[in-house]
Amino acid sequence: MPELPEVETVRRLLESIVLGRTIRAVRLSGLRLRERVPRDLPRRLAGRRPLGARRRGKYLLLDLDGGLTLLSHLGMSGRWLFHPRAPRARMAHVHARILFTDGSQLWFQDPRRFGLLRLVSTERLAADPSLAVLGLDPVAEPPTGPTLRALAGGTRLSVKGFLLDQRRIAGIGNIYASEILHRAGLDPRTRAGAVRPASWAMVARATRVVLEEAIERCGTTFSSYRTLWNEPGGYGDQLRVYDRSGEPCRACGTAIRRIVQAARSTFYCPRCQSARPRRHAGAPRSAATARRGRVSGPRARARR
DNA sequence: ATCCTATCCTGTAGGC
DNA sequence: TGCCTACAGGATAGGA
Repeated sequence: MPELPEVETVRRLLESIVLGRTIRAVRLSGLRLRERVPRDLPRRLAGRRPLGARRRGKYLLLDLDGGLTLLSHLGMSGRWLFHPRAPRARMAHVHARILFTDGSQLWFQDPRRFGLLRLVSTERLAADPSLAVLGLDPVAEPPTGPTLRALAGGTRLSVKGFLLDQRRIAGIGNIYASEILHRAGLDPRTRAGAVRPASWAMVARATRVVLEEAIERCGTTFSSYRTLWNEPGGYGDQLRVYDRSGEPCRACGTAIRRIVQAARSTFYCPRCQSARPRRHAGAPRSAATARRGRVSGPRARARR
């Protein structure tokens, strides 16, 4: 679930929380995540002080003194949750609890267990197999049209598939891919290798704007994402197409359509994102079309 | 080489 | 109400 803006939000909060604290102990659930959580994690983390938190694509890097980095990925449903004091109530699906010497705790919770916790030598971080394959980070290096065009090369991949390919651009997921393409006025089914330079410039601009605005609003809470403080993100009511199947396009009023690409939902406006984009005045945005601050899952999904 | 499908998991919405 | 099915923000091994 969490894409770059959500992970970046977590990174900032994580860094502000961990600096100045010392790890006293770590407790593990013993359950397997995307891969097995190293059993010696408690022994290797005890006594260490976090030095900072970095992000690479959707991966979080918590640097610790002594040359170790705790690599984590939130998968679809992972969360880092901070508790200033030890909570009394039990919480399901907590796989790791980092206990600090001041009594506060940092929990990794992940119901679907697609997340990842891995301990890596900070020195050899670049060689980590998960990080080594990642492409350009669109926040660290905001892309330009020519950059994207070069990354696409002559691929037959759809432009939606291109945006989702972490080896080319790292951090964009299913929500923001649809949002970016709507902003760029580009049909998600267009072959990336055939996108014109002028359209690449639009995609590059849309990528920068959408990610920047989403980070500003602490990400999108679709169903389960929460910040470190267990608060939902605020970008949900800015979404133009994602999960809005059948609802009017905020720009032209045409019903938003849902299609399936590579077994994943894509949402787009058939008018604003047609092969030959038309100019339109833009329908006024009524209160009825303004998105409610919904935080539940998708409903009324269009079948086939 | 490139691209697509199935798979790992649990929670939940929606149909009946 | 409850049971059942389909789908959910991701990554990736393996097959075509």
